[in-house]
Amino acid sequence: MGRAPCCDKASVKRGPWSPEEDEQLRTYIQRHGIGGNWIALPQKAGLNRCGKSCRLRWLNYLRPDIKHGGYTEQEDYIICSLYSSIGSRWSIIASKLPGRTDNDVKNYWNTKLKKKAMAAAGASGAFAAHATPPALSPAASASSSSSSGDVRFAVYRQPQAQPPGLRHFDAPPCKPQTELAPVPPTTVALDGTGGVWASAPASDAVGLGNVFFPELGGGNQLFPYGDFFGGLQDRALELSACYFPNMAEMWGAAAASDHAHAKPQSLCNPLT
DNA sequence: AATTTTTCCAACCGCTTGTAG
DNA sequence: ACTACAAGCGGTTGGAAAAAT
Repeated sequence: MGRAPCCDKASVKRGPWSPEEDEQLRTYIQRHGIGGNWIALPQKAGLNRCGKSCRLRWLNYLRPDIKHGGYTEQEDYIICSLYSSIGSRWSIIASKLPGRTDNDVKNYWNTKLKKKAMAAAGASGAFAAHATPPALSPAASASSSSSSGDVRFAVYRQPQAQPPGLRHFDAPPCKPQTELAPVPPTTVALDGTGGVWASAPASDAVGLGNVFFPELGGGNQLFPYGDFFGGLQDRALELSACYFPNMAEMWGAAAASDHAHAKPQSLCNPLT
């Protein structure tokens, strides 16, 4: 027996939302808030929709602070970097990008950014190194195509043994994340050969390091792309453990496991 | 201009996680 | 400790729009 559905699918409306429904939901939430119960909300708001559907519509589309499209190179880089570190944990990645939702980031990655990254890899091999830090994870990739014709594939990273010296990491309280500044006129070095990720003067640029790894340099220091997976790799792992506290334990568990190549639960994106 | 193919993204599905009783 | 329920999350899908033929 499966679990009971959250609502009677036969009696609620499904599919695309009409402008009237959007307005109804927006107005209700602005007046009364969510009220801590999405299941009860549609009835209160006079909507013939599943609560889950209302929640999704609000979170992914109607919220006032949502940004749609127009991804900057800076955001591209953040998505690529985090994807390479933590895989398809879209909610975490989206949480580092103000105004972006997990669904939006996921769609953007699957439809555009992945191709862009792979194209860069084709030209220089850079993304392969980027997506799969060499000393961390030998990579294999697979591809498939959907019924609608999209090429949909995932990179699967096999974890290696936990790096020496990283037995356990008690994460210090994470510092508040720096709000992304307006996009500087930057170019991104995707050649993976030690270039910096932003070419604008340091005084104008917001380095990735400032957003995610302020400990590396602080101030306006630009993020050293090459060093990320080179000399600073161990440090990056520790920092990952700070920003993603379960990571060190997950790697540790994988290393300790009899299944040396087992996928740490909830870490890597699945192939399916 | 008509048809086919590809791209994009909103929405759905179902599993996992958190929590109240 | 256990159960039930709601929310959160990530993978997948359907179909509209755009591009190619």
